[in-house]
Amino acid sequence: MNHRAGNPAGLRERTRRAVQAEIVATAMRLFLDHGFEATTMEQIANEIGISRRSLFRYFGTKEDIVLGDHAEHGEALRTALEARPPGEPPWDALRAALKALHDALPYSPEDFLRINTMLHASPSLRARQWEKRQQWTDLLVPDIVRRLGTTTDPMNELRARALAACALACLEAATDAWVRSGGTIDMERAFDEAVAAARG
Amino acid sequence: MNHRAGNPAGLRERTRRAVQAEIVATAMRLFLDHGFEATTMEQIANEIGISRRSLFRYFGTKEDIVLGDHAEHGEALRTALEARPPGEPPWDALRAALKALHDALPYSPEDFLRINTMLHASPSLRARQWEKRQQWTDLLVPDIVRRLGTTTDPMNELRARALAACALACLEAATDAWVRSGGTIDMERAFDEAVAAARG
DNA sequence: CCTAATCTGTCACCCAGTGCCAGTTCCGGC
DNA sequence: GCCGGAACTGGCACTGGGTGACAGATTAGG
Repeated sequence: MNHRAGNPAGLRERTRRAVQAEIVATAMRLFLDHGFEATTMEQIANEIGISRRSLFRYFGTKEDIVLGDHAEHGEALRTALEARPPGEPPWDALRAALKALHDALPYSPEDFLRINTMLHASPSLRARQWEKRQQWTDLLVPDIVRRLGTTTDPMNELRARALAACALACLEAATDAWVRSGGTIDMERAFDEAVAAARG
Repeated sequence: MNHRAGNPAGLRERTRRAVQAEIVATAMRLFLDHGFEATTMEQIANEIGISRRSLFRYFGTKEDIVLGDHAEHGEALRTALEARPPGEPPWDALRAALKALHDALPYSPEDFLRINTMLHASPSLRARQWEKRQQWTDLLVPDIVRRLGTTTDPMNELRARALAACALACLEAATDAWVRSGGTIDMERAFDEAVAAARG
């Protein structure tokens, strides 16, 4: 057991979290200063004072340093969606869940803008982000199917997937416009405009 | 000038096309047999009898061997969309353009299924495909903006982007369902179902 | 305090992708 | 037919992300 109070976990876990946080902070600084692709894993490792190999043990890929939270965000989104009233139409529930996720993000507006600007600039990073968001749809599909009606139509999964994919596409279109405007427009409004346009 | 008849171009161009076709054929065979990631560029080069370096001169990336046509398809899609009557609503025009593109594909249904099954199995390949399809939206946006109304609302680009992205998302959802069914369901119908679900 | 699990750095790999150089092949003009 | 420039080829060395294996240090827990 722990001898000192206030330590929620062992030394191992604590140092691991600390190193992890330092990696993210240092890497982000380098990414924002010199660009994502121009920054090598070796530079990051040297800057912190650990070996390249150890860096890869903390983050399996370079993209994970930026997108590491994305899997957790998917879980949070699923939870938020499932917390919505069962009778609520899919689009309304998705909108509310996405808003809840966005409000729960730990980033300041400035940091969020910087990160998304970087994402906007690096194609490989965007591709990976989309890859991770694809997994979000898998998480959301069951709940959306439930909202789609009681009939066990085999087409319902296709419908749910399309719905989730379109919601995410609208989110990205809105984020994109927000980044392009330098963070001046209202993202919530942009999302609603995107959805309205898509639904005709 | 050419001395022999029936040669639309010089020897250089002809051999280049021939080698290119052989690379695609050989690589596809290896990809389908052993998987995309498990097949190395060196194996492909050796199988054909050219150097690894030359292989990279024909296809800048491994993914391009599979997705090389994607840029041209984007152009074809843009042309098909612009060929639609100016007054036609965006969704109808997009649907017709996508159908025209799909009908114009040079693949047999079996080959098309195989390629998409491979795409379905390889995350990195899918990510790259999405990256290329993102460029499709850029191509389609001007025409969609035109269909959106005469008002020069600055939000119109956002709306057009969202519309294009949702159409592509529905296309992917439909393709996905089609692959999962082993090519048994009707893709056109699947696409319509996806769009109907997304539009509520 | 002692052992087993876990972390660390080092080294040696693999593979995709690129720049450079030298030799070869094709093309257009004379 | 020949000749010079342009394009293609293979070989080599190199960068950079990512992985497996090994030995030494550190921690957790009895």
